[in-house]
Order: sequence, then C-alpha cells, then structure tokens
Amino acid sequence: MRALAVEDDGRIAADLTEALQASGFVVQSCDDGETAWFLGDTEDFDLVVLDLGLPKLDGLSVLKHWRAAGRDMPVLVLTARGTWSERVEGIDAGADDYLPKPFRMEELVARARALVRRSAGRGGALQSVGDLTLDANRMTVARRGVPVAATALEYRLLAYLMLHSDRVVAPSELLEHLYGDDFSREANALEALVARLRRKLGPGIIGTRRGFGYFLESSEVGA
Amino acid sequence: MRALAVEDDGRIAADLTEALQASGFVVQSCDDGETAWFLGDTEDFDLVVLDLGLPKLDGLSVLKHWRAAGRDMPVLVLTARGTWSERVEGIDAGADDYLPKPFRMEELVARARALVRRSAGRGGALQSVGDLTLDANRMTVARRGVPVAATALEYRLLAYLMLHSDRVVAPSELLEHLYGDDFSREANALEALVARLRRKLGPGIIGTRRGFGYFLESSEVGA
DNA sequence: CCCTACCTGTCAGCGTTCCGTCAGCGGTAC
DNA sequence: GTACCGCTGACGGAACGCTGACAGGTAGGG
Repeated sequence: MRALAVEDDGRIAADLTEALQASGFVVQSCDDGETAWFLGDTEDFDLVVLDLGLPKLDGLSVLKHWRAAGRDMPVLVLTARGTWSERVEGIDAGADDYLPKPFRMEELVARARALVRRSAGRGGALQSVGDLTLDANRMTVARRGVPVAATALEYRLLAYLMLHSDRVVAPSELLEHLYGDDFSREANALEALVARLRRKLGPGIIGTRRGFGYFLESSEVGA
Repeated sequence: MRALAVEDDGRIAADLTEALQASGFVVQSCDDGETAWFLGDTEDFDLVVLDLGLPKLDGLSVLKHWRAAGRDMPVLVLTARGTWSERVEGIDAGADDYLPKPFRMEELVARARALVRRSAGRGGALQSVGDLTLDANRMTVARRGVPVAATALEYRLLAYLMLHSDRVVAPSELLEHLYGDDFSREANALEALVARLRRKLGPGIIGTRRGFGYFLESSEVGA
C-alpha cells in the first residue's frame, strides 16, 4: 500500500511517516501544497494524509482540485483547529475522514487502515478472495482458514492484489506500490517474491497472465 | 504503448529513450520543434515527453498547436528552469504534467506511467463488438461469453481493432501501433498473427478487405 | 557484542510459450 | 490466364517467467 503524507511540521511529518511505515505503507511525504497537488495528480496512492495548513497552497484547495480532477483515493484530513465548521468544509471538499490535532498516532493509523479497507468496499478487517483470507489487523494470511506464515513484504503483495482482485495487476504497478519510488530493484525481485509466496500458499492462488501481470485466482479469472 | 520523446540534448535524449523503452514504451524521438510538431500532428502517441527549449520552434508553441488541433494525448513537459511561472505556463498550454531539470530518470518514468494510466482510466473495462468481448481488467477475450486464450500481442491487436471498429484498419497502421516504427518485421508477421487469432476465434470475427486492411465483422463495416 | 535466524534482492540456468520467418498455396481482380 | 495479395502450417530463435542457490542486511537473543 502506498501512502502520501502531506504535513509541513517536520516533527509530526517524521512521526507520521514512521507510523505509517510501521503499519505497512510505502510512504511518500511532502511539506507544501504545490508538491502535494502534483504528486496527487500524477501518482497513484492508496491513501493520503493531508494537513490543511500548508505553505504555498492550502490543503483544502489541493483536495478540491484532486476531486475535480476525478482522483478518488481516500483522504484523511488533519487540522490544527478542530472546529466543527472546518470539519464540514473538509467533508465538503471530499475528505473521507477527519482528525483534529493533536491526535494519538495510533488513532491516525487505525483510521488510515479503516479508510483503505473501506475504499476496497469492505468494512471489516477480514478480507477474503476465494480460498485466501487476509486479516488487516493482525497482518496475517490464511488459506482455507489455515494460517500461512507470510512476511511483511509478502503480506503487502497479497493485500494489494486483493485490493484489486477484479483485475490483472502489472508488474510495474506492483513494484511501485511495494517499493515506492525506489527503483533500485531488478524486475526479478518481484518474480522471486511471487515464487516464494506460491510455495507457501500452494497452487491456485496467484495467477500469471503472461505479458500483463499477476492476479488472484478466485473466481473464474483464468482462461 | 507508444511514446514520443522530444529533446535536443543528445545525451539526455539517449537516456530518456532507454528509460522509456525499459518501461515498456515503443519510443520515437526527435530533437527539434518542427519535427515534433509534424510527428505529433500526424502520428498517434500514447504519451509525449516534451522539452521546452528546442531549436527551430519552441516547445510551448508546439504544445499549444497540438491542443488547438484537438490532439489530446498526455504530454509531460520538461524545462531547464523550474520556476513556478513556467510551470503555470506549461499547464495553461495544455501540459498534463511538468518536470523541472535536472530530474531523476526514475521519476520521469514514474510520472509518465501515471499519465498513461490516467488517460487510459477513461473508459469501461468491458467492450463488445458483435460476438466478441474484451475485458480490459482481466485482459481476457471471449466469444459469445466463451473465454478464448489470447496472448498479449493478440489481445492488443483485438483491442486496437475494437477501438476502431467503425472502419477498416490498414496493416501499416496496425504494425505501427503494435510495434512502433520498428520496421524490422516483415509484413507477414501481421498476417500470421491474424491467422492464429482466427483459428482461435473461429470465422466471422476478423474480416479482411483486400487491399485495405482488417476490420471486426458484425459491426457491418464489411460488404 | 557477537551470534543466529530470517528476510529479501541478485544471479544463473532452465522450460515453456510466443511469434517472426519461410515456403507454398489459394483465391481474387483484371 | 496470370499476377498479386493474403492465408496457412511448420520451424526455430528468442523472450518471458520460474526456480534454487547464494549473500548482504537486519533484528532479536544470549
């Protein structure tokens, strides 16, 4: 999962980044509205945490612009003053959730995860596709109810595939969401990761569409 | 995916071409504004990377001309000076994204991919013409609802024919979109591809208009 | 502080599938 | 009738993706 953290206070930004990373997100951060505007425009994120008080360009304007441009990723808005009017304004602008400062980092992370789950069309922490079940709270994987020992990276791969279980996901997209803008990896890293997962999960879970990418074999996606 | 790289600095142009190719694009490049003007006018690209400082004709003028002429491919603008005013100017002229020099090649590629994704995002996943159905999510092909195993290249061929199902598509045009300006292939490659597809799909799907090209039948272009 | 176990990227090798090429044939237009 | 265009089946090189082995890095424990 890929998250964008927009926050100008360096200390909060650092904590935020750390907490989100600990929760399994690949985090990109920026500290002004202009950069946020362009990042949100041009890159794919599964979540945005957006502070409203920003240099150069106000957070609300950025959010409104994104929504006007048809970008529909979940956005969690932070604001210094927790007034009701600001909250309404944020929701109007297209925010999915709202958190007044100061807040406990644990709460932010919990809400962030809930937002991502919600955007996947599911309310609970348990997601299933076919034989495969992920527990977003415990970060565990199970096949037919039998727990499978998956590493953090493996879990994130499965989570992303599950989030997009209705389609084939290109390797480039997977690399981007697993590693962010770190392009140092050879393409083979992904293949190795998939191979290890398949060995643990057994056949019939992760499918390959040659020339296009990977997908979760749940229904009759095969051909 | 076909990309046009317009850049006059030979070294950057070479890097750019290589990076885009590595990312799966079929790349054509040119190093002056006039050629770019002409290429953008007369050929189809899924992405243009446009430097602003160009010999003969300024990049911004070229871009404005394209937009005025109704060309709507995504354009990523490069400029030597990363000032905010120039950025605004570029956006006004119709640029979809903007990258100040110097930049990391990885970032350029990431933005390029994001642009293409975004522009491809318009349009539903399921397309049908007659008996034939393409699922852009699963990258699958079906006839009368029966799945047909199509390879990546075959899928792209069908997708292009479907995109232009209202007319006959010339072999040269198909070759161009499947392979770019790589003329190393014999024309027969396309015929062999079509033959293999017809064997899989059965008769009555891909029609030939002798001397002109191919088309999808049951859209009554034939006769 | 070292040792260990584990995670994960890299590399080389392999099998499979893909697809461009070739040669020959048939149909169509004139 | 004939010349050209397009079709077909066979073949082989090449690309793609998979796998096992290995090593650098990291975290946890003693």
